[in-house]
Amino acid sequence: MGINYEELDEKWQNKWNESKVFEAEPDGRKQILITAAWPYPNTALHIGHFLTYGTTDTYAKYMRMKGYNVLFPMGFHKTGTPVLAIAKRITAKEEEIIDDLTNIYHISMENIEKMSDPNFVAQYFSASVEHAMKKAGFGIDWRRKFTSIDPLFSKMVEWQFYKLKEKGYLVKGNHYLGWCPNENNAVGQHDTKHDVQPEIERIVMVKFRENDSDAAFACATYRPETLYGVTNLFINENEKYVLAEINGDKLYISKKVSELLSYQFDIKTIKEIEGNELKSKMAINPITNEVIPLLHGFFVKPDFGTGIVMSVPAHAPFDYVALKKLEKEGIAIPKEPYKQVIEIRGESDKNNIPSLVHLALFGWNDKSSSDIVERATKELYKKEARNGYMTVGDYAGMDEPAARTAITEMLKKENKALDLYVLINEEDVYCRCGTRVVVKQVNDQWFIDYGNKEWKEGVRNYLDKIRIYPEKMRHSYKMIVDWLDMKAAERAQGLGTKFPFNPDHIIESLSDSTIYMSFYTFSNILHENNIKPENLKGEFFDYVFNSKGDLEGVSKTTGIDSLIIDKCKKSLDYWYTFTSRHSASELIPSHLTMYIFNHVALFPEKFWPKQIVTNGMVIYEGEKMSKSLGNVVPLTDALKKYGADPLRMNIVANSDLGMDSDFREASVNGIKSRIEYLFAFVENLAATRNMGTNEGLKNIDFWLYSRLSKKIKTATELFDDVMIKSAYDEIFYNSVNELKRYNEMGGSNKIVLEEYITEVIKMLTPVMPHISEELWHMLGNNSLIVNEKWPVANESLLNPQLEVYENIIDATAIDITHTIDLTSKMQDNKGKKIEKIKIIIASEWKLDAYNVLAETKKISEAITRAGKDKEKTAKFLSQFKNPKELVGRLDLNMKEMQNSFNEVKSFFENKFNSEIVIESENESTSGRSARALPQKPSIEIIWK
RNA sequence: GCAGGGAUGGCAGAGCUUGGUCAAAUGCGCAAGGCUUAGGACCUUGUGUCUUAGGGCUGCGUGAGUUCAAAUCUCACUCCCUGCACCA
Repeated sequence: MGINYEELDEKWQNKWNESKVFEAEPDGRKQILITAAWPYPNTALHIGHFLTYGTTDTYAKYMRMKGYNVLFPMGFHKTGTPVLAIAKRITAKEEEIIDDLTNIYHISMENIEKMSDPNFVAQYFSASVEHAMKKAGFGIDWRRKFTSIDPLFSKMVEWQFYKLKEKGYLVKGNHYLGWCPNENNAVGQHDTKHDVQPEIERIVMVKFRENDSDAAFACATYRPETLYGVTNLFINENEKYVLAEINGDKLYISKKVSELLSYQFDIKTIKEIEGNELKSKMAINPITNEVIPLLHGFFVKPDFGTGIVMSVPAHAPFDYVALKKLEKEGIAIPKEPYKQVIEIRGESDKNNIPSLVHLALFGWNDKSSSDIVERATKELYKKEARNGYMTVGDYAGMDEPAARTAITEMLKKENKALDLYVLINEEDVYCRCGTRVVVKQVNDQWFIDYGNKEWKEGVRNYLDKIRIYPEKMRHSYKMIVDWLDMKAAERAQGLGTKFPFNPDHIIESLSDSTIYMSFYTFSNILHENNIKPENLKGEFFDYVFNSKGDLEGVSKTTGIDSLIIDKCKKSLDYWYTFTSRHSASELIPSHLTMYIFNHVALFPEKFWPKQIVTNGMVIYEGEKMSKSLGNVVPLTDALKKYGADPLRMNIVANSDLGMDSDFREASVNGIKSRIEYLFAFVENLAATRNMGTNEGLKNIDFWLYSRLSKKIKTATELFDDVMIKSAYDEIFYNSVNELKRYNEMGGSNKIVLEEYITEVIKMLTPVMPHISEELWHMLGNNSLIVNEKWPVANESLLNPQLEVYENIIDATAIDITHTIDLTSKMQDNKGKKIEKIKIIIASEWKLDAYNVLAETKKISEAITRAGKDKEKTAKFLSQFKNPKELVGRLDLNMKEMQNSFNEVKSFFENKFNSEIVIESENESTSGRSARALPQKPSIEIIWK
């Protein structure tokens, strides 16, 4: 049987649309506002995006059925450079992007050409995303849609920044970033060749005075604590150096560096000097005041740091190797022994310096490549950082990392060192234009100060009150709240809201999206009433968010009708007191934590986040999705190919929160076959529905009821914790299995079946809304199932006792299968057929003794209560060496046990194609009867 | 480097909070049989190892420890993944 999913999807999507079920307005019900991170329209959606949005929608549909008035809105994030970047790359006719758009997303050449206009890019893809979301069956209230560059929304962002400044959370500071000297632009990851992120690190530039002048040699170092062990400086004799004035100091640096550093310091070159000439000079160690020589270091790079390196042969393998090399060339080098200043706990080779010890570790000799030296260096640095402590100087005894910080601070305080920012990427970083990227210092930048102590404290305290799913992520939030610090808030290029205190810049794109969810609660009201941006003055937001001022006054200042303002405020009050925020977990370190911070800063506590749900990412057939692997599947293609519901099931219900969802095409088939089973089942049930039997309920019926109640209970608990996969294992997979088992075991009560399937279909609705609607209507209902109530478990139908018997029957069936298998191989049974199978149920006294044991966990008690059968009871019970292993009460009852087995007798006869005899141990003549255990009947296979 | 998370059977992934019911759920893969015009669809059974009656042995990164008992608790080690700021 084939199901036309595409037709089915469209049919029900139209119905929902017509009846506006997902357009939410405040009413008397309890409410929830569910938002997902808004998509960035620089590309179409692919199945990787589906997990977040699908999970959000599934949860929204669940909450609807639980009786909540659910608002699930959506907007688009257009801020920043990616949209511009697409337009730029299209304008430059970059083949790669044109190929992607054509081959992956099937976009026509005509439309691609239009994409040289960034507005068209954003407009095209937001329409495409919206279309895909509708095809997926998402219950979104599209009336509230807005984008991050809408003028109305910008007014709110402006208000936000005025408030942040008022509170002192907006501060000025210096900022270091990757910079293209050619284009005069900040360079981020997508502005570089090969998309590398320029990595900037702060290191220390230590000044070594020249012994006979007021100039100094600037040495860049990661390890100022080793200053005590410096024996000389290294320069590169083949390079040009300059003497330059930097921050009022006369410093020697390499010529190449002087160019690079001009973006960080004000540099005036005094004179040029050959590296070779520097070798005649002497320098003074700023800590020990020793006078040391300058020598040629083969490894000194003229374009990193300062082009001058301090030499610590005892602790830096490279320095040691360079000195040995010079020595071989007959050049005078500092005398050994080299001073050791750090010791590693647990390593005490007093006879050798650490750099030599570690070089030896990697088999170094004077013909070795620098690769070996590199490895020795890494190993030594790692050990010293972990277990090293200072052995000399004012900081002796201090752990190395602490000493490093302390010495750096001291040097800076005494004007013997300055901070220096360098790019630490292994390979040089180039801008797309081909120019090498440098570090630029930007002065007087605005930052959001997430390091602010009071603010942080407020967030930290509130964090405990937020419901976080999965709960295990709470720890991450805590760490990130503590770690978050100054965040640059303005940016020179890209789309977005103008920065209020520097209109040449825009507000950085993460920072303009921290409170936008609140805007959904009244964006439709603003649109409907044609409110103009100039009317959305700060007073409006002060009033709506913080109840500041009086309605009439605000209406007068803003020129907005007081009824409208009032409506906005009431809508916010209604929706924003219970919110659920959804995104992928990768946004925890950035967006989600900033989202909490900004709410705490700007709103009264009732509007602060109530719960945050994060999911993993989608992987495809076990592999990460990426363009280079060619496994990026556009969402619209997948929806068409598999149908919305099988896809929802296969991605959304394929993983619980906190782990990745592996999309496998093969599992779609399994899902589809179960869906088809349900269709056939419902069809069949509908056809015979009115022929309900009059027979009484059998054990198997009570079993099905018990399973149903338990299923509802478990699924509800799981769903409340957004454990969608686990919930659907129970609702979908297990239900199909139970129906099959019910049928096999001779269950046939139509009324029971109808009740069961109805509740199951309701529970399927959140993840498979289209299929559920169809099945619901096949069952003769006219309402929309998305409007139905989520089932409530009928606890009185829970029957664990009955399930115990059913489990015993199951286990017995398995044992019989095993036993047949084994006995068929026996010599005596070769060529024979099974005549009959005896199932021998243990004697009543065994059941009694076992029950007592299960209840009391005491063998002695069971023996005492056994009365006249003490002796055989003791013997029987002795096999349960550890009564504690028996969990809970079993209350096995002879009659019920026999009834249960009798009910499935004909099923067993069919299954094993043999006569089945059910007897009790007492009446049995079988030699195996004594083996019968209470929870495990004895089995005898009789071959003939 | 800093921070966080993880290591379970051929693979993916439960279980580990509250140690025993765990040879270890579920799904995939694989094997055999069935169904079928056919099937990559579906159904049944099997899938560490030994075993001619439902049993035993080994086993959950490595090493040690706690315990009558450890995948589960403690410690050390090794390896892996993710994020690190202007990038959405």
